Amino acid sequence: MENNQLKLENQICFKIYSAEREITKLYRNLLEELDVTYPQYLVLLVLWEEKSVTVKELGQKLFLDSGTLSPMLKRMEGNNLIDRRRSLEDERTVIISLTKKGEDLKNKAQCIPSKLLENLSLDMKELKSLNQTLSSILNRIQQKI
Amino acid sequence: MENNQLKLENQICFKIYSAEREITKLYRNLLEELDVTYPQYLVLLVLWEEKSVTVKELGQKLFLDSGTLSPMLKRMEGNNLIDRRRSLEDERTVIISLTKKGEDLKNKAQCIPSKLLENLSLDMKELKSLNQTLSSILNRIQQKI
DNA sequence: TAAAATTTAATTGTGCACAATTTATTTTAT
DNA sequence: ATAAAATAAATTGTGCACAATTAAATTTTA
Repeated sequence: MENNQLKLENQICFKIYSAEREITKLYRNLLEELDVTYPQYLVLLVLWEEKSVTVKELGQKLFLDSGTLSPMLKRMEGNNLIDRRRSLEDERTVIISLTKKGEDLKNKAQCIPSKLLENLSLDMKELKSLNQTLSSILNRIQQKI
Repeated sequence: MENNQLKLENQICFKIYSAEREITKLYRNLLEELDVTYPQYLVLLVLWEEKSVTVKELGQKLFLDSGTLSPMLKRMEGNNLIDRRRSLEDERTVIISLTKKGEDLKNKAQCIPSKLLENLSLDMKELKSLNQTLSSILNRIQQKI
């Protein structure tokens, strides 16, 4: 009896795993000029929208915990991209905000989304269906956890 | 002027990045019983198909380099899942094969693919389109590199 | 055939990612 | 008011992931 279920080529999740890493490599090239990693770029995306957020809020938006965020934010602070300060109302929470340098990086980043989509060269139909499918996967999984 | 391109919610790649990690978490639960990580499970999938492969071949199949594979394979050897030996014909190459324990793990793994798909609860149509889109993304990216 | 180039793994160093624990603070329940 | 519970972030420890370098073996080429 064949064992197709356990064949690598039939693993849909292996494709997601591989695609994620290949796409991150594409980002790496584009982000080199900004001198940030892809996860750091995600933090910047949030801050370009929100001005300031707590570590907890960042974690909720990016699905990352403090074990990942704390050292990463420390590195970003070291690179002068963000400021970190304790909230005055609640000394437990840490508020993250952009420095001038982090703020200014937004201009350089404007071209990144379109350049990346160009590299992927998906047509509109594929893009839409991929978007929908991933969203529904994420919704389903997150409900279970 | 709005800046929709840089909004987090519009980042298709963020969804792939998030989905990859959420799916890996689902695997983590299923793989706990086998006492292997997801990347180690991928190595096992290859070996259950092939009996023995070189580190280079593994890297080509999984899109991983020796910097990732060498220490991981050493851990798997330490857990008695695989054997590593230098090829006699070409002393540069290292041949990876399953131990009895690694071989036997295949039985326990039989249920994993179906359990995982159940967790994702995608319908056939979604699964097919996701599969196609990811394959074409992977093809396109890999041609560029 | 000996030197140069190539190939294969391993190593080194950096940066996530996450489970589990710890520390400090705030909230709640007595 | 205070002890217990809950919350937020940091820390610790393990395991990828990858760029860059190194070391050893093989192949190519002059």
